[in-house]
Amino acid sequence: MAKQHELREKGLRLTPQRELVLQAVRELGHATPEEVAEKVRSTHPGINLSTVYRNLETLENVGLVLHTHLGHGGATYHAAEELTHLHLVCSVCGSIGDAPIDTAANFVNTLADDYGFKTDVTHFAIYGTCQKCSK
Amino acid sequence: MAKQHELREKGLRLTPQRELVLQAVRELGHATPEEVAEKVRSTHPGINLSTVYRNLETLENVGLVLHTHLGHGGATYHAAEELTHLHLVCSVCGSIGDAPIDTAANFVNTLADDYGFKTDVTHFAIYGTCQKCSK
DNA sequence: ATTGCTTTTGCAATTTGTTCGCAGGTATTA
DNA sequence: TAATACCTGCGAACAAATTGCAAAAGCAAT
Repeated sequence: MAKQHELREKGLRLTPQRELVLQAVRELGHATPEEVAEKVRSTHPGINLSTVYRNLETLENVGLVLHTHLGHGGATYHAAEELTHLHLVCSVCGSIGDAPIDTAANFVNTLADDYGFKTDVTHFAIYGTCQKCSK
Repeated sequence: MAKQHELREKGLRLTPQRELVLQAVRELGHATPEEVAEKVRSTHPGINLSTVYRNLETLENVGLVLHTHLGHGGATYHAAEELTHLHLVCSVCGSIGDAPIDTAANFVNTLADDYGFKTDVTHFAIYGTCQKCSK
């Protein structure tokens, strides 16, 4: 059996737009739909914003990308395999820092043990003030 | 010296709309701007949605109310004195549970010690699956 | 009370972010 | 290569939040 493309393995059609959206998400790290569209358009100007939205949704449904809320407004998208860190969003300068997911391990365990709540710790931002801004 | 109204103490003018917005936030616990407007309109139909938005912003600037992000879309507002708990938002049923703020104390300390990041733990929701939905 | 200055409000229009309907185009399977 | 889903582009529709402006109202000093 021939090697399947990752999109086809998930039961999706292999369209240029879809591959470009996935590639853009992977290259950008964190990105809003708007940013993804802009990235894709830098090489393929014709792509429509709705197509980006639809593909992000589709790719999320099959588990290749995920979204996170970093505060106001829109979600930001990540490649699923890269979402291995917390987001430390600074309320002053808006910077987005990273911390290993293990930093929250005890917190997550406590919520599970005490409240039966299974925390998806990557889905929300950690809000606060970064080192630079708290001086 | 006569007792000042709490709004005047903050240097704000005392308008009926402003008092009503603050009162609504206090009575509702968590509320979106839309919900605040609805509450206020139940007794004072004329109030405009922009007025609610502007007053929420003003009241937040002087520290009487705060907002929290519970996921998609809009912020939800709280009276400043009531924001003493974490919000456990269930991704399945949408319910909003509470947990004492101390639950996150170790987590917050770790972020401060290791990253110099001062976490505002009430500003973001804790996303996951509640006990009921994870069965 | 009245005056005058400043803030606040209501309203309508605008901006921004996201979704939808539909007609034409394209990937896939047989 | 023909049939048939599925996908895309496009514009319209939507929703949420913001803004400009003129009228109204709060406040301090007369």
